[in-house]
Amino acid sequence: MNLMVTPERRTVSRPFAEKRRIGTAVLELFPVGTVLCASDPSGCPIYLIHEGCIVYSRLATNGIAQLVDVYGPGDVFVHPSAPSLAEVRMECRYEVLSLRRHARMIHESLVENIDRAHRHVALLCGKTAVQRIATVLIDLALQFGADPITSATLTLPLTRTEIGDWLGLRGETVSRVFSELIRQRAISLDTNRRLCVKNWQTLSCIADGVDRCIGRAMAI
Amino acid sequence: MNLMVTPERRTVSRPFAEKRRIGTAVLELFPVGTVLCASDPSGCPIYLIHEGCIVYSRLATNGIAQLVDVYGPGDVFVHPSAPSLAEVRMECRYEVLSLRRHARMIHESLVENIDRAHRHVALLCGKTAVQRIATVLIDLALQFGADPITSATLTLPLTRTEIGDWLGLRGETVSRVFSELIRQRAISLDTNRRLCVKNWQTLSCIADGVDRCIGRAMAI
DNA sequence: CGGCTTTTTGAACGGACTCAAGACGTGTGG
DNA sequence: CCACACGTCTTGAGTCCGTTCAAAAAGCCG
Repeated sequence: MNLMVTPERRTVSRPFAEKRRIGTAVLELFPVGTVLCASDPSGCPIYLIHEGCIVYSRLATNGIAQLVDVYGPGDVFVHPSAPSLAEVRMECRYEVLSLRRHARMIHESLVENIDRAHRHVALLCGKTAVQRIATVLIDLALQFGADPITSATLTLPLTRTEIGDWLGLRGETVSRVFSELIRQRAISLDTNRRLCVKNWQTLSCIADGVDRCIGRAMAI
Repeated sequence: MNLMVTPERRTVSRPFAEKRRIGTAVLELFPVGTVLCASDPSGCPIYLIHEGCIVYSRLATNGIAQLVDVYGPGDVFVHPSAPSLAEVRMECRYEVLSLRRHARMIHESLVENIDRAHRHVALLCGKTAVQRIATVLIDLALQFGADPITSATLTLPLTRTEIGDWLGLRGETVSRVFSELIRQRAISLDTNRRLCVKNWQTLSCIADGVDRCIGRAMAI
């Protein structure tokens, strides 16, 4: 469920930060594998993510990492000063927001982030393993789907164990549920990391806990 | 696990809001039982709680309420526009913060609230029933303890079922764990709602998942 | 290919749930 | 003051979902 943090995982901090200018905003780039550490305690940096994926884990006092959120395009990620770990899983194009100039937008984003965390709490409190996984697969597909229209296929930014960690499950359970979802033709796996949503309605019904999905299953 | 919302529970909105002026800040008062509804969508009100207790529940699309957080003295509570329910459980003296004038403080509070939610996610993902309950009892005692120094005794603002809802457990389980904690002399119950922490160390060890607490148990 | 991690699948176990009955507390009316 | 009703709380017995442990298969990269 939880992963011990090996020493070398927490060393790097912004190895490369290639800058480029697009429009008026200054966009910077984090390559895959970058690990952001909580730096100076006073000013928590605020990133508006344009592209890519950041996986955020909290570090408990006992040194155990708990994966708590996955940020994608459009999300605002505030790296708190609390002991934590933010890993770039997909090449990440971002913009650093200034608290003064973007006050209103940052505020609204933070309120949204709180609600997002509360939705996740509700997920953990009220749903079974199958429902949890179906739910996050829908979310991930909408966030990271290759085709912006269908959102059908996506590259999972997490291993099975990490998905389990995020959802309060074990990797084995995630694997079992994936197999079950494939059996029900809700999804399919291209490779282990390439996932394709085959039937949104089925997946959605499973996510909502509807046992018997009304209406016929769509062919392919 | 979840409670259906009966129609009459969501009607009232700020029945009385007695104002009084203390220092420079305008303090208002919510009596016990007040139910705050998400009002106008644009401006989510921001409350700095000086005294009392607000229990915040999210409403899922299926009409099921999920208790997600308990706010107490010193907390900043932003009532989002998302469908939700905020109930005043202990007479609540509060201050409405202006986004302009308290920008910096509000920002820091929101970041803290996100971390608080993430800690709760970690709790749900990584702890057993006993650990979860021991953890929140410590938190509640520190937040709502009658004596600000010892924090030993407190009035629980939640029923067993609600604590269970908050922690992803059933009321029966909460009750069983309470009995077990009493058996271990970690806590005691004066009445069903009046709880007393008898041994902080024991409770803390249980919360952290330490099986065998080092050191002798303190007498009473 | 060889060594590594990740993933899959199975079988047995256990913690929390479910259902049910009874005890306790509290408020109400006689 | 007691009797009663009602909601909350406690406790028990059986069940089930997700875990644990283990082994093998599949990917991945030098």
